[in-house]
Amino acid sequence: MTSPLYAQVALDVPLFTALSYRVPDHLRDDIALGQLVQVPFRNRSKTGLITDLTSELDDPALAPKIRDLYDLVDAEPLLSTNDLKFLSFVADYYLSPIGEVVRLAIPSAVRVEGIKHYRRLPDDQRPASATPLPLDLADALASLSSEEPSPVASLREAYPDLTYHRLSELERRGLVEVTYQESGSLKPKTERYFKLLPRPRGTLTGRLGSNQLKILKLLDGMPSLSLPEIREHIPSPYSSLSALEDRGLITSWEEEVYRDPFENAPVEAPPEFDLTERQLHAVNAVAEARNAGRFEGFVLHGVTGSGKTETYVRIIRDTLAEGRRALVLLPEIALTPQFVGVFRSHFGERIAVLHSGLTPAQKFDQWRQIRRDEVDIVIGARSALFAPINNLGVIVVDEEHDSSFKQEEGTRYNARDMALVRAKLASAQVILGSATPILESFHNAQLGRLTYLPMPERVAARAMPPVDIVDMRRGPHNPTAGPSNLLSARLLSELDNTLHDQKQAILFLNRRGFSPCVLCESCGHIFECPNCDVSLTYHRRMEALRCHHCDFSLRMPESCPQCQHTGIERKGVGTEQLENHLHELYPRARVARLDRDTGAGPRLQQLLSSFRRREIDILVGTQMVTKGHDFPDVTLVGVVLADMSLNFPDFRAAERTFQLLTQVAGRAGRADSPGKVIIQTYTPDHYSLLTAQNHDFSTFAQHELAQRQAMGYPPFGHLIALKFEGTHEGATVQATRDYATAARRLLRSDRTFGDNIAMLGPAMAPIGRINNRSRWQLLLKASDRALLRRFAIRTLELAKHFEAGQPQHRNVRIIIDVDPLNML
DNA sequence: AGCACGCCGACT
DNA sequence: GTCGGCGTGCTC
Repeated sequence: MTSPLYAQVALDVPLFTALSYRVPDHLRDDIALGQLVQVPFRNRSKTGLITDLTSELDDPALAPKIRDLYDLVDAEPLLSTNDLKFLSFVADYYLSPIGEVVRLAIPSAVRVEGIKHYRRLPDDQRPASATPLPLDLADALASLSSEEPSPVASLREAYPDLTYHRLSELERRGLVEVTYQESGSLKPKTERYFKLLPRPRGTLTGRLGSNQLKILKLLDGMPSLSLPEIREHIPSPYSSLSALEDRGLITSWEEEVYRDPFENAPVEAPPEFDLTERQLHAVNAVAEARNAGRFEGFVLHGVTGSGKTETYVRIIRDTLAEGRRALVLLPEIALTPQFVGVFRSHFGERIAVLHSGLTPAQKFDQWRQIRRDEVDIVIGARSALFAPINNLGVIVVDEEHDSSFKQEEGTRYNARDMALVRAKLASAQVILGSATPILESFHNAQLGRLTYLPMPERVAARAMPPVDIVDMRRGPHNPTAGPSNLLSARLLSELDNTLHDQKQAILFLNRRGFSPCVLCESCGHIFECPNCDVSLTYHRRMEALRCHHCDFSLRMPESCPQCQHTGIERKGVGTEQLENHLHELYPRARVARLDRDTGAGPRLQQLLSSFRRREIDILVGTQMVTKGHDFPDVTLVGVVLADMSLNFPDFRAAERTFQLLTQVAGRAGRADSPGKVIIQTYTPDHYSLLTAQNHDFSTFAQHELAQRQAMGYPPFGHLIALKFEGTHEGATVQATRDYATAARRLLRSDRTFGDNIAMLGPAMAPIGRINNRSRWQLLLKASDRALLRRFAIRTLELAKHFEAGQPQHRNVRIIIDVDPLNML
């Protein structure tokens, strides 16, 4: 009699703990940490991840509840122990249920949900029972087929009085056989392959049909061909194929094929390049850490055009040469076929790609290739951080400042931060690349926690573009300035020159739509979203008013709903209006717009490549234009209104503005033509503008860091935002207040907390209501991360207590946002 | 998250 | 009298 073995299984349910299951004897030898298993859960089966194996239960009282786990999903573990540690770290760090984190590591296509089925065992297979079965259960049992398993739910329909728990009595007594029938999960795709069998030459051929001969010819000299490949030549080869197989001339088999997201993307020859001094220095610094087998984080601070991608390529090549694998994380928008193409040209087939544009089947197949070690490089958006990569040697986080690395729902992780954690556990290196490193990176580099690798020059000695700041406070500069004094004389004359020289221009305006605000000129009524506390934006193309925070949209009204007056005024300018205005100013120029309304996916790619092919002269757009790739013929970049991001109610406003301006300015003059940047602003003296003008990151960083230090904001202090959301304003406010009261009491009673933690709020969120949910928040701030975390946990426990007895807190959700990025 | 159990209003 | 509303609590 061996001692029992228990598995801790993390399931895709919002539970903070993993659940215990008994490991059946026949699985004992095969089971391992990090393995995917199928387990019974309520009246279904679920896929979970083994986080621990123990011979004892931590709570013996649970023993009667414990069920046997059902089966292994795969012989091989999904995750290494390091990666398991990584997942629990993420769950701990973000105060998030382990199941929710595990879900990030197991794509939905791999999770299998099974519905429980019963089949009545024939009399001779049933154990003799001591006690007679209750009548209703006996009835239910009799209704079951002994041939076909039936879903338990159908039993419950037929016998409504039998609860699930009572029905399981049939299992306990061994009267039924239990199976779980999977529903609608993705399956690997297989294809039939054919090849020639060796045979004596010249025999039998005379009696073959013409299709059969064609097939033999096709297969001749080929290792094998798939059915679709044969069908390209012979539309209907089925009977011929089976005839050939019957005669023993060919053979066939089923083989798994991957649904390839690169389909039709040509692989070009790798561009040859020699590394600059700076690039080589970076490559060598990383090599040193790799050779020593130690974790190290690097800040690759390279101005736009300094050749960061080539540096990544070289570092990854060296890493692969050591037999280790690479992960490249990119902002979602940067995952273009072009970027992936660069990697494909250098590294060939052994690359997997993970991003939101893939179909579930493609994701599933990419994921399978990764976990079977069939690829060496994974390129993906933030969720690729959790890809099951074995023997990970390096993680590249490109454009590390990009806010899309932060997930804003569920487990609110930041892939940039967690890349450092995963790499540390794997003794791998991390490259944080950006032209505008975040201040956390820069500060940590100064402290020596990260290694700073500056690349301040563009390759081929190209100059950084000169930046002009135009003070818009001085009124209209010329009569064609357009609506709201939109374009200055300076910017217009540069546009003229650019068009005259047959070069391209990018105009950046961080606001989409035609007009962000619409009001009645008679009574002043402002059109607001009925579901959110924001004004509606007028979109001319759709002749509609739309909310940018929910999906509300309204046909543009003829008259004011309040006073019936027909004069409706549109205030402010968005990209749509700017595009319009440019069409009027330059009727012969080709003007296009790039923002979220332009569309995503293929349409976006189309627009970008048509701009690259110079089929567009002026590209108007929001943030999205700051992230594209090289556009060699762009010589002018205009920032139409630099103040927009500056006026955000957020301590990171200056940093964001600096990043935005630097990034968009970097679009100018990337090839041989020199570029020029014009920034229009109403705050021309702001340090984030002046430093961006001089491409002077370090002055900006020093200035900004001093301010952060004075306020105790990151990177000097750490934040946890507690966001309260509820359908009733009153209940939401009350919940926030009561929480704050409890937290204050704890701060007063425990000096360790009180002396080191600051609480800001309660305050209404900058957008007080979205989708009819009121939003309030509290901000916890401390320089000691661990202390802050402990405090948050303690107060959340308090919150649970007061919530239990307080009906006024109903329907209020508390969202914990560790290291919040977005305060809206 | 689901999903079952439980305790109060409009119907055969 | 019951069907069903969703409020509450549990999942090994």
